[in-house]
Amino acid sequence: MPATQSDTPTLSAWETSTIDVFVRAASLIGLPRSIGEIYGLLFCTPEALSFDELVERLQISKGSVSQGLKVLRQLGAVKLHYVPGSRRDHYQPELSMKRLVRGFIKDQFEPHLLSGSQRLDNIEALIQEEGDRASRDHALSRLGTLRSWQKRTRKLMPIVMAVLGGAKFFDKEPTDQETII
Amino acid sequence: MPATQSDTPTLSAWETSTIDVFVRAASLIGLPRSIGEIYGLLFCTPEALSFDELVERLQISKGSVSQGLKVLRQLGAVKLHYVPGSRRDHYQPELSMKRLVRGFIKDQFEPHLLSGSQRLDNIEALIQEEGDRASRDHALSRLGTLRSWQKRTRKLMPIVMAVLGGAKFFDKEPTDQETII
DNA sequence: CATTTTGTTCAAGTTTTTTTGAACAAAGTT
DNA sequence: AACTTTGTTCAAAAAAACTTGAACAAAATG
Repeated sequence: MPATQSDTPTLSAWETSTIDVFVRAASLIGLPRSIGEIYGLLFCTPEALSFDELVERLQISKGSVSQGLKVLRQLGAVKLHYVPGSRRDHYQPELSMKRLVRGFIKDQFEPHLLSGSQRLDNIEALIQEEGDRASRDHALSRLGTLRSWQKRTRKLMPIVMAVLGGAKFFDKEPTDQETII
Repeated sequence: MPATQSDTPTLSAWETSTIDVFVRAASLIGLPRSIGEIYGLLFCTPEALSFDELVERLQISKGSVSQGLKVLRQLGAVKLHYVPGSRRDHYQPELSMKRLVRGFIKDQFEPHLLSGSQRLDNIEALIQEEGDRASRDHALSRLGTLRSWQKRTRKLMPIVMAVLGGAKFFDKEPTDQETII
């Protein structure tokens, strides 16, 4: 069989524009263009799409699609959809804003907050090395500011989730020295 | 006068660590390292700092400091502080989390939301070019999803600001109610 | 078990972003 | 007016992030 030479992958006009919206959104939250494209095309398409269909329709490399889907899976932004009679994985977009936001927060935000806590404890120790009293006092005051910001950020998360649909986030007391990772 | 040859700009240990926290935070919200460094040093220092002091203590170029301060001013993250007897501009950090967040949202977030609205209207028009009924219906349904996401995002902003402003929504138990706001 | 299908990995190439520093402008001094 | 101080601009260099594609692995098929 001669391979079909030039199958225009033709995304329709509205699909192109919609994908563009997701490319921008991705960039806004620090994700690469290819991830916006992949999620965008899944978002536009009624049926679940396979790996190959993403490569072909978006005209991007297998490597990009593979890595992009990996991140999207990790974020919970795409779901595997079993298609009978096909060995390929098929993907569908997560359409719940709440779940999308939760995935993003848990994956990209929470880790920074947690590691942040340890860093601040560390800084507190370093401040003790400061020579004079006035310096230490000022430094401790700023550290207090930092801790209050962190606390308020933590407080915000559950409220955000609640507004988006009603879920809880940081139920526990997070400030422990021996907190695991 | 012979110029002092090698004045170690020596940031103290706690300053270095604190600046590191801001460099990470900057990167998290998509701002370059140098901006994190500048804000971080201002945050650490009791007195207002001049342009030159930032260049010298951080050991980064004048260009970076100039551009960094420009962005920070635009975000409302630093304030000019008049120092009598000096021609130089002196800078102090904005320490109110609420104002910092508001500056960021207004400058980096809202514009995208607004241009987003126009884009969605545009997409609606493009959808009319779709050939068959079923395609149009599906596309319109997805457009509806997009609009609902946008609406909820808008709704969220004032709530975030209210929480950061000190308004106490739920002081004790976090988020269990169905009656938010 | 050899082959094909499906998808991942990663080094190298490409693109984008950030930083630098020299030239320039604006305003203050002498 | 000439000179100094202060800070901005922008083209080029450097660094970082992203994408590609070929080699590879894993599993299904014949």
